Amino acid sequence: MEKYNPQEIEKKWQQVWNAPDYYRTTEDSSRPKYYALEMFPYPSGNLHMGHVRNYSIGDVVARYRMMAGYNVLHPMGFDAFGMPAENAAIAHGVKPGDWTFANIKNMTAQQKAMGLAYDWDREVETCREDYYRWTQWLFELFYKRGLAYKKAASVNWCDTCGTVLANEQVIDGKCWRCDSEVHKKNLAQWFFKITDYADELLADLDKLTGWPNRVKVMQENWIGRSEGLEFFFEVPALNEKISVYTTRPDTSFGITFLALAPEHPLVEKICAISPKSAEIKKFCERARSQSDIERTSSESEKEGIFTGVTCVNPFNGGSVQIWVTNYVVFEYGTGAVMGVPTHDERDWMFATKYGLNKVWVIDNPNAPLDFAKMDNAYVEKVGVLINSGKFTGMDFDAGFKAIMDEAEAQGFGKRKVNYRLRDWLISRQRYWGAPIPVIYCDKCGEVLVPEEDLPVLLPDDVEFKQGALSPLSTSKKFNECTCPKCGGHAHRETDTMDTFICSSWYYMRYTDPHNDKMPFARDKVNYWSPVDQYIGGIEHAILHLLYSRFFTKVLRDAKLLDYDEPFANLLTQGMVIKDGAKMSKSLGNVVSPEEIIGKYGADTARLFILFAAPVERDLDWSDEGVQGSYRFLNRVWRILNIFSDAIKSPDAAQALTAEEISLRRTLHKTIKKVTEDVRDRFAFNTAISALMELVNAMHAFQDKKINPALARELAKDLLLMLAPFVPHISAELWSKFFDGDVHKQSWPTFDATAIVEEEIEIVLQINGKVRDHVKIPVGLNKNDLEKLAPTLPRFDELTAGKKIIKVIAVPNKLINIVVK
RNA sequence: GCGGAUGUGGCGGAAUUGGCAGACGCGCCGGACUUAGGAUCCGUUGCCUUCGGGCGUGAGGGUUCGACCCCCUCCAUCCGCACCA
Repeated sequence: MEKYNPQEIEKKWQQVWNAPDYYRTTEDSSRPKYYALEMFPYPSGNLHMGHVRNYSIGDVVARYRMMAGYNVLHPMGFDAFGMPAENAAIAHGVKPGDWTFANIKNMTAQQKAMGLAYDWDREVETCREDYYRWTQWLFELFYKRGLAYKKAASVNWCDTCGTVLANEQVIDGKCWRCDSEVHKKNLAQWFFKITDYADELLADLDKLTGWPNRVKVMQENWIGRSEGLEFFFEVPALNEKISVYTTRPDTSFGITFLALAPEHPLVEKICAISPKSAEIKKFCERARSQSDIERTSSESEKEGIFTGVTCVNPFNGGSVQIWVTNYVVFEYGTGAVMGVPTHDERDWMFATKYGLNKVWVIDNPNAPLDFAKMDNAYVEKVGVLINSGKFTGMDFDAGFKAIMDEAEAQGFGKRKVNYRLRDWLISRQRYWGAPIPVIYCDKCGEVLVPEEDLPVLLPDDVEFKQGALSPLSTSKKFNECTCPKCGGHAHRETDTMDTFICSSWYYMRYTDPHNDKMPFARDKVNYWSPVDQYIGGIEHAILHLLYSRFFTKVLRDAKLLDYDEPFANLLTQGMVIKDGAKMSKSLGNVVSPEEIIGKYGADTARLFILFAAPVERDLDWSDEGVQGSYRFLNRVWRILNIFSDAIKSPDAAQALTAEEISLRRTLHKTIKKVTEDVRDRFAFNTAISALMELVNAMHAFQDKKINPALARELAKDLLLMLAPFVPHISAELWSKFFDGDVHKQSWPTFDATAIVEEEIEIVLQINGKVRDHVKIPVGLNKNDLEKLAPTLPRFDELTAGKKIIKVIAVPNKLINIVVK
């Protein structure tokens, strides 16, 4: 018997699969479609185990669906713009494009060495002209729809990366990529108006029944919708109005101060008339110099300064002090907040620190509050309004509504919905991205580059120095241009787009990757979409997955496609960890996929990674475990070789022995389980364990003669079930015994009659404790079982001297006798 | 603080609808084959035991004939958001 030699057979089959048409997919209305997609990688240079896990999962899904009769789209590509390429240019003087394409070449070779079933003809690389041309085209579409705008704003700036960042890319006040502190800068930047879609992005989360709840909750929190009242206070000294937003209008009679963000425009006006202006300015400067972390952490000290100016509470005419504070966020709501110390935790702390008034306006009738002894705010939305003029006596709900009605009737306020979500800052002061296709004309101002002039190509005469300006601004030939409108002197926008824009529509491009008239044809994107199964890491729960949902809705409104959500089902795989920590170079616990594949083969690597943990959980890397998977493949190889003669010999139409019937039952039970595990649950770990049990059962026949028909059936179905998991060994063994290509066969179906057992072992319990196992005919009903109970061998012994209270029978499971 | 998850042998994990806890794999131990074994095959392996059985799924309570599973109260770990008014 020849040895299992993965290196040899994997190379052989990969060559077969590499044929141009092997995995080519086209639209086909005769079969149901299935779009299986793994998040495309950044071409960092090498695959890591996270990639291997991602693609192994996706490949099982895709290959299973192919065998199950679906027309499967399973593409791969590269998220190829981004900083590392540019950093390589700065550090080593290589061109970002050269660096990127060399990495893509290397990683593609590694992906092919995994034996993945991709239609490589559809490969997408976001840094190629034929792709970013359409990224720019889409930017212009957004612009024309009023969803792209340039605005001066206080934005997040990372010194290390030399660029601005979107809110979603700031994690704990730090850059998502390089972990260095982010600070605020005032810059004119391009934004996408994602807030226009906030309501729909939130509401449609309900449609995403195939998404993990965790991800939906994260997006819900990120969007952060709240309902309340926006109303204004008169500021007599300035003859001005100042608006606040509140979610607790019911507490409006308890307002004792008003807090402004240091950035609020009213602060400057106050300084113009206030004798304390020097002090106020100093305070604002100090607050603004604090980092985002210091300013926005709930543990930070709340500080403020009284401006000396007051305003009027429109509900009761009361005079309210205006303070400037460090804890009010300028970008949210109106940048000004009403202060109700008695019914808000923060306001309580602030008022206590500065000795401000506290007026109780809500009491809890079920457990009346002892106001004199209260040492914190009462924030429950339960109770009755007090000290609230004509609203006194109303309960929370009634008061909440009545006070908003009053504000609207009197014309000083309006019901308002607010979101935590901010517009998406998309410009980057970097080179290796899609240039923003805008021209600034001295006469005409901001002008889009005409569609026929796209793409705006990246120039190569640039200097890769970091600073507040994009490297594009160092290119003469890029910068200077003529206005497409008036032909006069103009210059180009030198910022590029956030790479998350490129990745917000790549899955649409896969459906029509060679289209040179449009980003994609409507009928093609509609045929394949939505993605039936999207697979990737949880780290994109907000960023990529929210942006992509936004893009889909905009393109739907622009009539480019006809569905609401891009990803019907989402699978968030766990991380690959080793020795209790994520694999990382600094910890030295990295296991290289290349090494594992070189040593054991891709099939072993795939098998281990699918077997070692459920897909959603973190996976503990174990070198011994890998050997176990290798051992299993050897066992498969061996047993089929042992069965070889039987498989190849003609059927003798012999009846099966009892043992063979039982083995055949195991086979069909396994088909049932593996099918359900793979199709319904992504429970690859248990599917594989069932296959191991089947192979173990086959090994019991290694020294016996086996019925040829059964041997053939076992070999066939086992290889068919193994094919999605370990494609190479399955193809090799199939070719030894059977005609055709295992990967072009149909998924096996189980024979229901083969599964039926005549006898079944049930449990005899006394008071819920297992006392005996008995074999009985299958299919006895409750009544039969209850009658059977007293006749069981150990019944008398187990119930001796006890009183039988009742007998509980569960067909095919157990009999429980309750005694006293 | 708010929100979401997770907690089962020495380890990774299984138990899909409230019905035999620990499938499968790793490791350990024993046996076979062998000049040899770090190959392979077969077997044992939750803990305690007076061998009848007792205990056991983070802790404590509850519902039930019966709970890893449902309910309540905690604890621990991980993740997300975090002064959003």
